Amino acid sequence: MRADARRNRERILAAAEVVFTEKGPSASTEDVAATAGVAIGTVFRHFPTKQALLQAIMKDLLHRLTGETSRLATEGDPATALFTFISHTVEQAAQQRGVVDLLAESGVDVQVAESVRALRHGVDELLARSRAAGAVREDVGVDEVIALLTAICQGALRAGWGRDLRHRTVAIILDGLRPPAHRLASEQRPAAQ
Amino acid sequence: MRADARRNRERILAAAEVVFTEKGPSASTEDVAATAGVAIGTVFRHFPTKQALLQAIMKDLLHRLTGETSRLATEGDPATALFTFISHTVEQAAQQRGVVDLLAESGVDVQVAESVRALRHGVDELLARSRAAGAVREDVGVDEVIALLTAICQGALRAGWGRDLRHRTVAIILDGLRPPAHRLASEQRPAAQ
Amino acid sequence: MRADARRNRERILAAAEVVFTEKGPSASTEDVAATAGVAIGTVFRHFPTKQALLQAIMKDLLHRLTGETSRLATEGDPATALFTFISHTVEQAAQQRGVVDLLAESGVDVQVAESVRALRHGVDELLARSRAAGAVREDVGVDEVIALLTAICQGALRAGWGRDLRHRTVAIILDGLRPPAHRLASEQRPAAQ
Amino acid sequence: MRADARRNRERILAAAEVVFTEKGPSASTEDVAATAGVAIGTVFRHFPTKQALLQAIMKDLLHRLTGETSRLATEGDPATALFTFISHTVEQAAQQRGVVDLLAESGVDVQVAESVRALRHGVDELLARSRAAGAVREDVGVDEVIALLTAICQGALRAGWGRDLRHRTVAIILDGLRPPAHRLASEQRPAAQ
DNA sequence: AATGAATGAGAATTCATTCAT
DNA sequence: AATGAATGAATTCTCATTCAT
Repeated sequence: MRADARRNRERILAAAEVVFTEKGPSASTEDVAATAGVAIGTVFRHFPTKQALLQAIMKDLLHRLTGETSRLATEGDPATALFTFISHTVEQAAQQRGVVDLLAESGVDVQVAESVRALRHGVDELLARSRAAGAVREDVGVDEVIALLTAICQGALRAGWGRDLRHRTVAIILDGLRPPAHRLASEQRPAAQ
Repeated sequence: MRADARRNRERILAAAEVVFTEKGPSASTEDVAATAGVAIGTVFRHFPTKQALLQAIMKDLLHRLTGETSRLATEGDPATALFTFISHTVEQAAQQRGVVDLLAESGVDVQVAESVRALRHGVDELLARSRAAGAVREDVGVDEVIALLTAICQGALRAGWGRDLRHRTVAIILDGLRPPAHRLASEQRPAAQ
Repeated sequence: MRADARRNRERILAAAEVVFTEKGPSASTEDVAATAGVAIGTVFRHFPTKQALLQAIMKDLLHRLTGETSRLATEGDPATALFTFISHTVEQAAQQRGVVDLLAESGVDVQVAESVRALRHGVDELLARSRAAGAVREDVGVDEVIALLTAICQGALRAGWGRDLRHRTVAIILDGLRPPAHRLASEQRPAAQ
Repeated sequence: MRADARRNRERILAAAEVVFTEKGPSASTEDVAATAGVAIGTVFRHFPTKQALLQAIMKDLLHRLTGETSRLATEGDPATALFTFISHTVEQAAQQRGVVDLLAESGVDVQVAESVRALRHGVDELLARSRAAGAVREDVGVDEVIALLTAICQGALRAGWGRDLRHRTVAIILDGLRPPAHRLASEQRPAAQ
């Protein structure tokens, strides 16, 4: 691929994230093209279908998240790595409405399945370490963690939760994951508004 | 309003719930009309805009939920009423894809604000009672509860969580709401699959 | 169907015949709409697909032709009915470029198959009578007749044969269909230009 | 022109014949390029327009046919040369859908006029010889012959006539060209299926 | 009030053609 | 000369909404 082509591909992906974040997944491809400063044909040359474009964004996102799980797994404190990951992700999501929309919306077909698997694997590792460190209940599985994470990200975005609400909501969930002995006392929780 | 007009209004609302539940919020108004067995013009006579139709469904849903909070507030065990409400709602949501989609999708503008307020009030009451009974932490507010409820409903629908995953996810949240002394031991939680 | 709807349907069909006749089957649906004096949506309401529109025209044409076979079978001279039919059809075709284009072009699928069968039946009847009258060779079948007819119509249209050429070409074919005893002498044939 | 340029020109022409034969004249130029194994720009460097490419193919075809007329004129039996030519051409056409499509489709404008003239000349020669040998009626002209040939080729292709139907159809036409004394008896004609 | 036909502004996608590399 | 990326007009089809019957 030529240099200019790759550059355009990046610009389109970036534009798509912005546009879909602002207007939801039903924003038009035309809009993405305009934002990227390219002609509509260029978008379709790089992503032959709107679906393909959406999936590309998803893959990107999933890849970035998976990257963070690896980083935390090696560098972070095992006891808190999972909690950090969840908190970070929710915060980031707050800036990425459309992307997460897609995560749910569009048929998460074979194309992205692999990326999803990769992320699941990364989260599972964090979970295992936290469990080993006694920071997470024994009876909690990856599926619940990912389910909660997804749900909270969606909620944060769609309903446009503010920072405070986000923090308090996440706090409740993190506490729900902890074994009784590790639960936070009231004064350690984010204060209600 | 004539009797047959009122009857049509009901049929349209019912049809809309079915159609949007099955096909998501981008299902066409024509589809709703066909399901309701009326002509497209009739739908627009009752609901001047697709948005208006969506909002009407939301109001309906919110109204029903608010009704359940009242019922539980008077009849239920104060200690468990809130938890019952959350569990029930999530289960119901699993059968109502489109409706909850809308809850998020369409800007929850002025039109439904009042219904939302009513629900919030109902939930607040349940929360107060649960708190008074010592079943919920002191530092948990209505906003978090509603936020979590919404997020979980969305997640359950969009991602199509199965019954088990739903239960385990809800269990984590409920535990996060409990004061340390009331937390459930592992064996009281739904078992992982 | 309402009166105005039926009127529009007719106008669209008529416009489509004109447009496709002039510009070939790749003329745009938009063009048909403009010629018919309706909005594009109206065309698609009546014919949900471009294919459907093309097929509707074909059916119309086939139906008209079948009608002529019936008329000739009852009213015409058995000895010449088939020849009259062929000559007439070719002449008409000369005014109907696009229509015949379609006859070939677009997948003659199930939709039109029945109409084709009807025409085949009508032609078969004419052929049987001519054969019985000794005006057509015993070894000629319907398939050849229809094949020749189609081919000549196409040729006449596409290549824009003039009247004379059309007549002389048809004359050769008709002679090919005759038993030796009935062949026309030179002076009975259309003169070369 | 460079050697590799000439080689590319040939490859493009060959690819175009294949592609248009398989997918009809509306096949994309990209498709031709891909089949030829060159970039799209190269196609347009050699043929500045899709039309130009189509015309080039036509010229090629016409040239080959003209070649066959010459061969038959010198080598063949004068009495049957024309008939052989017609039969051969129809058979070949059956393998060349797209090409003949084009023959009709694209306005046979000035560009190819010369090639057409050449073919006409060749056919005329065959016709003259057959006439001289008494194998073709005196009142048949080149135009009719070419008209019939074109029509049958088109028909054979578009409608996808099978071998049998092709033969019987051609037989009728050839008989129509013969003077009465030379007509074939039933048993000499291809049998109906 | 109900009907359902008409409208027309998009939306996704294709493709001939141009042009920078 | 070749490459292949970019362009953008055109095309088919959808759907919310209006309006004549």
